[in-house]
Amino acid sequence: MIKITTWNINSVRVREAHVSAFLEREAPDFLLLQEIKCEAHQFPGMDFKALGYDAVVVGQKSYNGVALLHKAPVELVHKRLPGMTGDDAQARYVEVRANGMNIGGLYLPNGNSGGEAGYEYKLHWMHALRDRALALFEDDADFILAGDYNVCPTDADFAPRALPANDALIRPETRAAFHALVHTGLTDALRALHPREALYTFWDYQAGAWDRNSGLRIDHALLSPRLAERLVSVTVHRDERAKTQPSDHVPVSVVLTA
DNA sequence: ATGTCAACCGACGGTTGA
Repeated sequence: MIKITTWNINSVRVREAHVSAFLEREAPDFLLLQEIKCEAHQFPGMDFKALGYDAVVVGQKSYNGVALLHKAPVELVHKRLPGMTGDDAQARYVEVRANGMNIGGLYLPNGNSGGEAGYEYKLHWMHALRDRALALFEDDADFILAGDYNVCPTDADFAPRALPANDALIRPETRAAFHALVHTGLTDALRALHPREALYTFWDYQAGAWDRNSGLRIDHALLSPRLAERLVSVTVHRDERAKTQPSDHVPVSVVLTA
C-alpha cells in the first residue's frame, strides 16, 4: 500500500509538533504540506528527519510555501507550476517522481484578495494546472495532484451559509475551471468512495465555524485513471481540528494498492 | 462582515491574507 496525505498546515513552524505526531501515528509514505509560511532555511527539517522523512521545500517569506515529505528517495520534477512564467514568485507547487508515479502538491490561489487581478491570477493558475495534467497524460504518466485547491466543487461541499454567493471558492468560473481539470480524465478520490457524505476539510477560525460544523471541502486529491483503479481508501483526519492550536485545515489521506 | 490566527514591519500595534 502507498499512503499519500495532503495537509494545509498554516505555518509549519507553529505546528511542527502536530506534524511530527501525525507522521509517527499515520506514517504516510508522502506528506504534502501547504502554507508552510516560511523560507526553506526556516523549515524544521531536522525534526522530520528524526522520524525518517526528508523534505523537498518550496518556500517564500511570510506567505504560501509548499513542501513534500518522503521516506524513500524521490526525483524532483518541478518547483514551479509549468506555464506560470517567471513573474510568478509565489511558492505554490512541487512535483516529484516516486513509486512509478508523479506526485504533485499544490496550493491553489484563494482568489478573494487583490480584486479582479487576484481572481484572474487564480483562474490563470487553474488553467496552467489543467495544462500540466494534459502534459502528464501526453507522457502516459500515472499521477496524483493533491493539495489545497481553494474550490468547493459543488454545493454539497460547503455548509449552508458558510460562504457568500460570490466567493471565489464557489464562483461559476472557478467551478468550470475545476471541472475542466477533472474532465481531462481525473478522479476526485474522496467522491469516488464517498459520493454523498458531507465531509469537510476546513473550518474557519472565525464565528465558531468548527463548533457549528460550518466547514468547507477544499482539500482534494485527483487521480489519473490507473491510480483511480488502485484506490483503496480516503480518510479525512477530522480529529486534528479539535486539537489545541490546530490548523484551520485537516489532513486528507489517500491509500493506493502498491 | 465576523465569536480568529499567523507573519511582517518597526517598535506593541496595525496591516495583510486567509
